[in-house]
Amino acid sequence: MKVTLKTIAEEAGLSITTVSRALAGYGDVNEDTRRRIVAIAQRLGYQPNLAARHLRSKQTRTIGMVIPLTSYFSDPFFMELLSGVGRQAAEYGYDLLLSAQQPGEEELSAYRRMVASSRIDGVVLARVLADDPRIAFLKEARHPFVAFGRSNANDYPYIDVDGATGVYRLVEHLVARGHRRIAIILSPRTLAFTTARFEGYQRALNEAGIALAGQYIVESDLTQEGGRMAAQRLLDLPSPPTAIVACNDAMAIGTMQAIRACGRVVGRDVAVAGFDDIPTAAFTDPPLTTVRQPIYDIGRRALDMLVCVIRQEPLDEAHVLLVPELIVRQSSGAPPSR
Amino acid sequence: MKVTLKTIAEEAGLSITTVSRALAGYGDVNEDTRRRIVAIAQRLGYQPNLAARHLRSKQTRTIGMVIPLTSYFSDPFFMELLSGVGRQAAEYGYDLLLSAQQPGEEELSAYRRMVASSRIDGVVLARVLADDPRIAFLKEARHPFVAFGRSNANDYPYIDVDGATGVYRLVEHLVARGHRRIAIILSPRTLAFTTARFEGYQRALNEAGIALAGQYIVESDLTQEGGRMAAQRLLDLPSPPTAIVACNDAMAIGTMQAIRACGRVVGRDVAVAGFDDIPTAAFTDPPLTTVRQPIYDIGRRALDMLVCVIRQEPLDEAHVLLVPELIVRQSSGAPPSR
DNA sequence: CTGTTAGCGCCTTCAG
DNA sequence: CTGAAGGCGCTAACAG
Repeated sequence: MKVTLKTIAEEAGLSITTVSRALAGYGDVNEDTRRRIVAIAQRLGYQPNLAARHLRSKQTRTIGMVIPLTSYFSDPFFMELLSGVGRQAAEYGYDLLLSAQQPGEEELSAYRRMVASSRIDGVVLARVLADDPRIAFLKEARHPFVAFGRSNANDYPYIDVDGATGVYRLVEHLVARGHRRIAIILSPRTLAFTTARFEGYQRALNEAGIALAGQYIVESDLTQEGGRMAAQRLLDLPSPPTAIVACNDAMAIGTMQAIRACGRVVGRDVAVAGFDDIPTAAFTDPPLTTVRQPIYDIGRRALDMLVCVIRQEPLDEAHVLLVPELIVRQSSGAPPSR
Repeated sequence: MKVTLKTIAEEAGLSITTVSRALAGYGDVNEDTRRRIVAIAQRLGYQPNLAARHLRSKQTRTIGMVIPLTSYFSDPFFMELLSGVGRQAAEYGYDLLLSAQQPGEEELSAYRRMVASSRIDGVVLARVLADDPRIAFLKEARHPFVAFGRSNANDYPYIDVDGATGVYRLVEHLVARGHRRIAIILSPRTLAFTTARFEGYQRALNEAGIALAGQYIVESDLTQEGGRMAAQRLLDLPSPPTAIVACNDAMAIGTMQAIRACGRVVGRDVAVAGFDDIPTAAFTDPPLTTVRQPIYDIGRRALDMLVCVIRQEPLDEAHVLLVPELIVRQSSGAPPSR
């Protein structure tokens, strides 16, 4: 049988209320009765029924995250973010409720369900779209949330990495090594950060006096395989690039595959750079030059912020912008062949 | 304001009961009223309050997992398992409740809380100990669970990988390449799978007519750094091993670091092999020979089993044992130097 | 210091 | 076919 307050109350010959208050540590309970109640609770292994508590208190001490099903598995990015959020949530005594969903309509309705059904106190969301219905919904519902990423309408608490500066430094680095034909594999335009990263690319080329060439600008889907195919197209050009910047590490790894597949050597014949610095990046062959996003820490800080929002405490900074770090490894190693 | 059954009932001029039944799809509601109620619910964006529902129905459609905090971040193993479980949970309409906890007492009490507080319908647990208090607790509480791994008392539903055979094949492979001085870096003895993997090691050496040497058997903590230190000790021996088998990939990667650090070449001077085949394993330099555990699929299947247990349906197989696959890459590449 | 009362939102008898 | 009543387990006034 389940042990409830009632069980304890009967055992102690007291009312449910008193037991509740004693266990909650209220001051207005006789110290002796309190001790007695606690002892019984302990002995019976009492655990409060959280469903009941949530129903009453409208609080769940649970944070929700929706994971898009497609990128779920193959996406170290999400996993790392999740780790950071989960780690910090534990710190505050919060649990994490995960719902894996197909992106799109289902995903949005997962948010709707989570929020309206009082299962969570707040939401962390990632991979912000330029025009994001999830954010629109959460704002409208006035439900606490923090996003990893800015969108067009960014009047909400977020933490983001300055992707423009990140890619700028990356391209600058490649230019310094003598590259002039520098291609970029963009992420989908719908994602908010794509614009920023592209901007960094443009600015760096501009300052180096290199004209933007449409043929060197391609778009893919953030997967390794997508990166491989995009790179293939670039390498098949009559005048192929000597350096390829991918908007994330997974696509950069795919790019390396493509380069090897056509018999060229990464870092010697074609330089490659990524973005994220996922764990694997340090172990690729050759190790990948990239821009480090401290995803794990971002997860932790996002949760810090979210807890403030939930408690309706003022945030010291509602908009955090981190400057990413350039990590130079061997994939951008040698100057271009010519 | 929150939309509840009451809101809809007032709007429709009906009782809460009828609304509830209409929305639940009971047959005993006039088709017209039903339609009208559904329309109102839709218009108002009604979402049932799950806390209330759980309180009533004693069901949560939620699966719980406790993640040990230490190995959380650095552990691709858990992340992959999580992905598989989450993926399949979505299939059944279940959500995932994660609680990150310090291993030990706190971890156990997290299980206690989850179970007794009616927050979840079932539990998936991993990294089974030889003598596992969590399993003892779940069995005693008669709470649905499925484990990834067998323990000493294995009268519970589990799915496991035949680690003995896995390591056996690994060592057999090394022997075939001419190695005789083969060391093993074990995982902690408290973990159930350590015994099995060690057994595979013993059997393979035995069949090859190689005597077991205590100096070649060391133990570490499944982390990369731990692997590095353990390998260091092995390499400092007067007669160091020509091949090192680590009980997981993380330690194998640490081993490669140690080998490089003392100026030797992995795969040429010293062969290295791991266990798991984490995503990074294919990208290490050189790529890591290992034993593939289909962790993602295991997560999915564990969830399939768990759903059966929850529904009190009979399991076709309460004990699943998968035979892992040997993945030969370059880290075990060349025959020993001598 | 303790007990009574009320209700969170939902579902399920049991009567009409 | 519909409604009234009761209760899941907990907490928060409000009295004594």
